[in-house]
Amino acid sequence: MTTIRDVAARAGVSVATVSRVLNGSGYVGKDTEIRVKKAIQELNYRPNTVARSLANRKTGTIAVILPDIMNPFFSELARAVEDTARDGGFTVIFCNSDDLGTREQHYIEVLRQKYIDGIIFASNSMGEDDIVYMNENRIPIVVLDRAPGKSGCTVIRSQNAAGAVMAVRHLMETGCRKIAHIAGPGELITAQERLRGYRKAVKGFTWFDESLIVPGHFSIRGGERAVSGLLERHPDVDGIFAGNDLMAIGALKALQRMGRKIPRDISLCGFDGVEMSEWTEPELTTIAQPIYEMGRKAATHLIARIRGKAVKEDILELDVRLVERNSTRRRKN
Amino acid sequence: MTTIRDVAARAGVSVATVSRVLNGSGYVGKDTEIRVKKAIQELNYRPNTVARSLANRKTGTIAVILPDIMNPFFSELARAVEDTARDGGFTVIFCNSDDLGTREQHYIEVLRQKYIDGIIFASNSMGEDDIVYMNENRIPIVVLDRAPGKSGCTVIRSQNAAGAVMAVRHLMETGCRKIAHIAGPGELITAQERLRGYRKAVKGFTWFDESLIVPGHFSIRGGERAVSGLLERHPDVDGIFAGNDLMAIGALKALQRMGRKIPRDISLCGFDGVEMSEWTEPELTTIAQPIYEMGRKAATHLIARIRGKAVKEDILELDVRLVERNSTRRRKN
DNA sequence: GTGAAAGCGCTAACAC
DNA sequence: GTGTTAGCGCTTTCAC
Repeated sequence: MTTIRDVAARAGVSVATVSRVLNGSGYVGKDTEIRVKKAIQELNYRPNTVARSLANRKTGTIAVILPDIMNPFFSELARAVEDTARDGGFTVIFCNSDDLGTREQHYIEVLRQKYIDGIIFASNSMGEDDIVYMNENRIPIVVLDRAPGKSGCTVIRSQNAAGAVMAVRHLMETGCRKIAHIAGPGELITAQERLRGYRKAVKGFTWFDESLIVPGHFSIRGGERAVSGLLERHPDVDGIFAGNDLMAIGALKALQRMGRKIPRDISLCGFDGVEMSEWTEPELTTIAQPIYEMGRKAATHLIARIRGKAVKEDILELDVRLVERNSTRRRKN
Repeated sequence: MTTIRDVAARAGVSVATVSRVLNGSGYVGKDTEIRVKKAIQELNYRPNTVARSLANRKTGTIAVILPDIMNPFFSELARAVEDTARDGGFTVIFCNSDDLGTREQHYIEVLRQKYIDGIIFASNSMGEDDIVYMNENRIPIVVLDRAPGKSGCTVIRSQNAAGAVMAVRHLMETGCRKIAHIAGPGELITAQERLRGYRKAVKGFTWFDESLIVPGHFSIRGGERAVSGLLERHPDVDGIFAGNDLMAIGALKALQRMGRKIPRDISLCGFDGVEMSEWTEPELTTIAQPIYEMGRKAATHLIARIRGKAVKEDILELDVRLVERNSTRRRKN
């Protein structure tokens, strides 16, 4: 293991000088710089990041806490975060919380001890007090999908309610007369907002009934389960807006097994726009969030904060868009 | 930020003693231990992991280098690794290589500088020399899906060739008379082995022809593309063995769009057993690898090596199994 | 049993 | 411009 001292010796200078050329800080004579670089080259010297971190309290590492990397939404998000982090010279640690509070606490503690430079919270049960804790410890954070909070941190969200309205409107415009909603878990703000959008869009229609809202789990199984009960109560449902794509895919499967043709008998619209929504047959109409973009923005903002750039502690609300595919009927022109 | 010195002061002992109780190393009087613990408690002291790492050259961090976290095979693998690492008190960094050699080199260098404790290589273009390099730097590694190598490191693999044979046999047993293979990229050992298995299984059958082997890309698109050319050349194909599940799903989509009924007209068998293979309609028959298990084993072995346990530098070859679902016809009993 | 002190490898005042 | 040196916070000999 060659150290900065070895390089200094070989170049006939002090460690301070080597450190200077390494970091491009302070003044270094042109010729000495060359000597040092040569020595570095010859010794194939690589600075020890840990020592560096200890000295200047920066680890060049950020973390992303998410419910489950196997969920395609989060793997796309993670991918975006890593790509962006890499470009910025950062490395990323990932943590699967399964939305377990205890696990999140565990990670927060471990990451703090590791002098992590910043954290992206995409895990939903992350509480207000956690944010306060991070602030106290001066660890920059970016939070996804949270209510416009008071606490000082960037929040990245998308237009869940507006998207839900778009979904329902689209279903109506393509001929649906009775539209159900498979809702995500009530604790999650995204689920709440999408439900709110659904309610807003169906308000006033005589066919609407509370029992058209069925609870799901933001998972394939959740969508599958929701469907059977729904069709028993409302055999005449001809449109379903699922709270996310996984549930929509589950619903699609279940409906197909029950012999319903999609979209002939029932139209189906998801939410999220995960890549997988193109892989079903028929491909899924969905309200797409700019997932990769969200991850990129989250990482960019976090890094800006880490670098001490004055970032207004703001809410970034990204647009969603309707992606018309074949699980809903074509608009009549 | 409270340090070990603060704790020492408060407990009226030296930092060495505090360190001892922290690590449970050396002798510490029962009563002093209690005093120290009390001080730790009261100050809510948490040791600084970076300083610790510098002192003892262990970071408690491992890395996993994989092609793309968005690929469901790798996200399941990553999940397994993280779960296992967490249990062992480790934290995990993930790196998307896109199978780019330059990117892999970059990561290897960065990770080395970070004093990472060990690396799991699931990125396929990782070369023999990289392994040698890691050995030289005494960084324990575990490699996935590589040929039984000479170099000293654990290799985790599954029975690709045998699995391919199972796939083809299954297709034949369920009535297929002409079976094609959509192969993965030739550089990848897994693709090579599965192709070898296919060849072995179809050898001697008069219907076999080299043009029944079509190249794909281990991606959905790869499967989609492969199908059209194949059916032009061989309209009478009635069975397809795809080199992985993604390609099988792509093939399924393409076939369904072309109006072919699966499995009535054509049977389809994939490889990998990613969770997603249950999400299609019909659900995919596939040769399942124990993906989670592979990740778990990889992490377990790596950690054992890190801890200096004498691990025989061995090859772990895991079993695959046929998962019969509805993209192939039922066996006639 | 416990403490003093020398590192681990690097950065950043401060002095020259 | 360059060198000296005191940390960063912890571990670990080696004395006592």
